[in-house]
Amino acid sequence: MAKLRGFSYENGRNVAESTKFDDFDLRILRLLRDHGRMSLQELSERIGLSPTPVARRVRNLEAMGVITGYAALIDEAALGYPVSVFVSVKLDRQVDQALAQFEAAIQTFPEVVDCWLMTGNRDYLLRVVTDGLKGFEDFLTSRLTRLTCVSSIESSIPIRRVKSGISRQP
Amino acid sequence: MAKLRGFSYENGRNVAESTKFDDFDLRILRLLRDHGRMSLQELSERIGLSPTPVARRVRNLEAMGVITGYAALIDEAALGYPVSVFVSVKLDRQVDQALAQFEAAIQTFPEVVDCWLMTGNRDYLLRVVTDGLKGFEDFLTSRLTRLTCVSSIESSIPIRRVKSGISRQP
DNA sequence: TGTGAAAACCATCGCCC
DNA sequence: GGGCGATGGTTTTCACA
Repeated sequence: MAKLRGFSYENGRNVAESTKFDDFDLRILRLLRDHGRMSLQELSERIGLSPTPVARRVRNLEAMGVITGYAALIDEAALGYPVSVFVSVKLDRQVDQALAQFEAAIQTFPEVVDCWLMTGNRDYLLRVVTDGLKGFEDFLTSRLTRLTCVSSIESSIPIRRVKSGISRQP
Repeated sequence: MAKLRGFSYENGRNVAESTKFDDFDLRILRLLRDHGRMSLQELSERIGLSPTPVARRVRNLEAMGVITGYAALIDEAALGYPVSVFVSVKLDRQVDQALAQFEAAIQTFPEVVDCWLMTGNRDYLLRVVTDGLKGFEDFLTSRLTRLTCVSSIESSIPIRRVKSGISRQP
């Protein structure tokens, strides 16, 4: 059984959840995942534990990096950004500096909400959020295509979000 | 200037943010977006307003549906789910019931964290989170391919998440 | 690890500007 | 709309089992 970064693997599966987290932890995570502002007292009532151990467990989960933060969920459409576009970006075949340059630029673009480096040849998948197709066009012309490392761009427009999760349910 | 659902449009842009939300609202949203558990008192200190109007504004933003909820951000890898896969699913050319059936099934699959209906022919984009490639294979064989409405599947494996946003910054 | 109580902190309300 | 103060609920931090 190989050990890696404190997690144990078995049959290619990460079994951290069975060794590291008990039922109370999982129930805390499930509740906080859906109700991030739930008080420790309400948590303790729902899982049948007194507030003190609940507070300890939450602090531990935060310290272990399982809970990385808390966020208010914001309706982008209600805010004035109703259009999401998925953009596939392929970079020029250059040195790895192109990746660093591209990624640094992405971090500064408020329109880019999510970005993944994909397997394949310097392929990125982006979710770009704007106030309309005109705004998206502006993003393409004034932001993305100005990056010299960008070789090709392909856009896919979604109709509707069917399921919107923050993370997999614990 | 056309009116639609309480928002005003100008030059194809939604200008709700300039008419509906002032600077205080935006600063509240920015803070809560990054620190979902921040107390109203701390919010009020940071934006230079007393706690009462801050509480009112937050309640209004919630009632208007701009803030749709709060969530703890959970590190999927630390929890035991280190593998994300993007899956493109094409449905059989059938009646619209196929879409409803597919979407209902998706909601029940814990592995599917995110799902979008794309423009094109019954195309869905999914992000599937599992404990490894074996777990992903299990998801394909025991979940996705068992849905009779699924016509074709294409998987893309990301290497790394470059930017992970919950929503566009207000 | 879990419990209970005390002190510090916070949210909320009525009222006034 | 914003600000002030009082009230009741929440969190934290103890000592202790």
